[in-house]
Amino acid sequence: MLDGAPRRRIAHLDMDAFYASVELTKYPQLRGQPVVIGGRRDAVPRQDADGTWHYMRLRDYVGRGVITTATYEARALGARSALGIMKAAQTAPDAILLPVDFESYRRYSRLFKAAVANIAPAIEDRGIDEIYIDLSAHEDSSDVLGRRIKAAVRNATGLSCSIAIAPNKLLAKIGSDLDKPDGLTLLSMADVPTRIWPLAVSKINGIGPKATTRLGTLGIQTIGELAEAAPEVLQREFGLGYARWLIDAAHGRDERAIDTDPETKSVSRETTFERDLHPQGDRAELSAIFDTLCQQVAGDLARKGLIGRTIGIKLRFDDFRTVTRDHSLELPTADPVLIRRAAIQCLRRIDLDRRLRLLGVRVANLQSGADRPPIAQAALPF
DNA sequence: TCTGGGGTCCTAGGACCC
DNA sequence: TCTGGGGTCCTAGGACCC
Repeated sequence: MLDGAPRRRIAHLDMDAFYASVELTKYPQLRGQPVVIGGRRDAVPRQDADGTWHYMRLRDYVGRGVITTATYEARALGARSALGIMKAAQTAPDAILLPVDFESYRRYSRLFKAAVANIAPAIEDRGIDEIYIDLSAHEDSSDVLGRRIKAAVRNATGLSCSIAIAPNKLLAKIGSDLDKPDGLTLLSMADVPTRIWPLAVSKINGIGPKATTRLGTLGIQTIGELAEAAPEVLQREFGLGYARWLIDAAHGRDERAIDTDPETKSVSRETTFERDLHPQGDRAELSAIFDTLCQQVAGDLARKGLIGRTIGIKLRFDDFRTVTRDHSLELPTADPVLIRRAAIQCLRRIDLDRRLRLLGVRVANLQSGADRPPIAQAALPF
């Protein structure tokens, strides 16, 4: 190809305040109000005989739980994702609290993805509320395609989304956040200095809180400052590989392809207890939770047609220290009894000297259940 | 009464094999 | 007996993302 690689057009589509927006389709009377999604499952609104709705307010909530999503009205009051609900109640006591309803979100997720796939089938799933779309093979202008996709999503779900179309995933991801909600942003490499460089480094997908702090100590706050940083300084701080990636990202360079069919690497279940549990004093309760987690993971594997060889557990102590142990079996399994047996072996290798707040069970090293040789054959001694 | 649940990827050391 | 690398697998922890 004399012209080199064909120019790519990658879209990133992000549903606007997804969980909250789905909840508002269930409770349209709450439109325009500060609404927060999260917490335990028991905050379900109830309706009086005379038709009046009653909702839980943030100030009424007691116990553990964080905000998963909030409407833009609630965000304006300081209710942001991952914030503890009782903490958020200090600045937004009257905001309405709704419990998460994943079944509904999954249904809407399937609807919007199917609507996009009708127009552009090369989709990479990035979770329940966002996707990348490869538009390189399409003829229409990015503006026309973007509008068409947004209209299709609205038609199928009644919900709005924000889209950016750019030469690669990195820029598309940054771009979809530039004009939220209901945005359509078009970016080219020529836009990088004007539209990307003024942004904080944390806007780059892959630069989290730790890296942001470390860059800050080097005097680097914006993506533009990162682009101008001395490579030796970055390499000394972060190592060669990460430094190279940082520099490429700051210049908007990213060659990653759309992955339309990523394989599952691990399946896990975990739960944070309502109160911290004592390894001995609450033994029966812990044991029951442990069994349930093993059964849930086994059920998830069976549903996905997967079996796995490496069984792992995760514990979090009351001081938030987290430890993991894992153990690889001879043969992959999805059997809850075998998973539990291996998980118990892992558990025995941990000093249980504090109260626990979380327990988790994980299966990795996965393969398709159909690939497994018949038991009798696998058990042969030669 | 801080801090959910489901994931992916990377690093690093040790075992083990050639 | 000392001294090698290279490759792969296993395990533990941590950063990061939605």
